[in-house]
Amino acid sequence: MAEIQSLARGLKILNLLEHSRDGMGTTEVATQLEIDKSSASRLLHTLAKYGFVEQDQLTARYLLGPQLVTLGQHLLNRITLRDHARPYLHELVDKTGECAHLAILAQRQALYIDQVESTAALRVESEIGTLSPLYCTALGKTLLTFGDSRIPDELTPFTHRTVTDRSTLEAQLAQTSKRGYAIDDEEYNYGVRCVAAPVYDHKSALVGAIGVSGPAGRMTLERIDEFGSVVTSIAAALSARLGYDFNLK
Amino acid sequence: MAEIQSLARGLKILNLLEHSRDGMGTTEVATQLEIDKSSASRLLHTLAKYGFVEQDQLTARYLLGPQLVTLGQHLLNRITLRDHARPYLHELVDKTGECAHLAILAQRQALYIDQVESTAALRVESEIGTLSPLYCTALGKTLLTFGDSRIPDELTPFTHRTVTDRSTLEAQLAQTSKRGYAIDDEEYNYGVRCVAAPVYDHKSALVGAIGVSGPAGRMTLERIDEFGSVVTSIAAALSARLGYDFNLK
DNA sequence: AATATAAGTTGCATAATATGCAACGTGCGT
DNA sequence: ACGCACGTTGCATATTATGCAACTTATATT
Repeated sequence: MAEIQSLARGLKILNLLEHSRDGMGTTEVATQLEIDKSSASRLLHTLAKYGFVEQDQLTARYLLGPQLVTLGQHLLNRITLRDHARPYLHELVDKTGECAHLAILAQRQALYIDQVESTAALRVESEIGTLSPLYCTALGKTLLTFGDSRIPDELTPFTHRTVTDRSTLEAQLAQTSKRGYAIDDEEYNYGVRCVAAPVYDHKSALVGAIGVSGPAGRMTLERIDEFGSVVTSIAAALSARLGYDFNLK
Repeated sequence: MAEIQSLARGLKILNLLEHSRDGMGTTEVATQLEIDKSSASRLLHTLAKYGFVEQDQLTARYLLGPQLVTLGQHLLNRITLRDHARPYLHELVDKTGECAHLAILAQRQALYIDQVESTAALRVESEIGTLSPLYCTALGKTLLTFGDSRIPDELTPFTHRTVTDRSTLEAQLAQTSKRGYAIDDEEYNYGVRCVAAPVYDHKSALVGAIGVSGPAGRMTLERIDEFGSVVTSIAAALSARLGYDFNLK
């Protein structure tokens, strides 16, 4: 179906603003989207009118607006999986000493919806709200193996360890399926290894994945396997905890 | 400036979906916005294409999408005030035993950007991301008195205690200004009283407000005044803490 | 201070685009 | 099996968004 141009342009502006450090001006937006200044101006005004974009009082540059916080938070509150998973994430941190994450499938990507940080000095920064690829992260591979199962067409490399060969990846997923947990061996970020396992509801339908990640220095290959069983058992416990009236949405 | 219709319609759909419990169908959206089914269908498809809306696999109804979490969270992370304020919110909870909140001005409303819950049994639920009116909440009155200062045209009552008379409100704000903290005496929610005080940056410009709220049963009028000085002093401590290179955005 | 330069907004004619209508397809409930 | 409601698609129309150009405002340069 053909997309509605002006709406699409408005949404593209929001995505643009996400990646700008201190907001953008009308002309800048117009250049990036390859549209006229006047169009950009009018789109921005409409976005501002509804609170999706806000103009900095001083610089007059446009920033993301409060309405996005409102809607985003609202959506997060709906996802009750988060509440259920919280104590299990803490348990993961306690047992491994590394950061624990919770992700769900969204847009054929892994959406990080919660995180519990380790107290260790070296740790990953806040990832909540981030979308990550399915084929090169532990949480993603978990969702791919036990959920979506459709391998993306493009396997873009992020590090030299990223698996870009389809059959190699398929073999990895088969192994993941057999073993019950997925591994990311510096395939997405240099120096970061991750382990993740699937979370199911009462109907054995996949609802998400939990896992831990940490610096390769601490996450040695022996410890990874050890962590694998920890993550798997905690994921199983969480799955069991998810009552029969649990609903993801 | 005239708003761009199709973009505005798309944004209105997002706002609609926020208030629906289990998503909405194409026809329902069309009815609410008083547009044709076909238009609604096409708008929804465009929103879905960019991840702002998601279709439930089972019911085929549209829900808010992950992109909103991404953008909303991204924006929250930018607001460094939150990080600075956290410990002070905890201190507030410790000293009062009630829930503590942090809000900033956005769209001429109070945007709740953080919260620390009390351990008491009775407590308000998560408000983060919520927009509240300025004229009938303690945080709002604080922002109104020390920040925006423009009283809204419409003073809609929420309870029988809501101040709907302009001059009465002006008198309250004058009192707030003199005393240094604002009070909400069941003016927004029945049975809930709040106290709040302003937070400034190094240039003495208002950046936000912090406060506590609790059930009227515990928040007696004597305690309110006692809490007033607690909140004011903690707000002052936070203001002092905000380094000179602090920036809200 | 005066001018030059860039950014942003508005008017307007054009054409592209979104719109509503109607018809079609699909799934659900009776 | 039938009817009904919901969702999607084709199409003609005209509304709506668009780009251009002119104008205004703010900023930097000499």
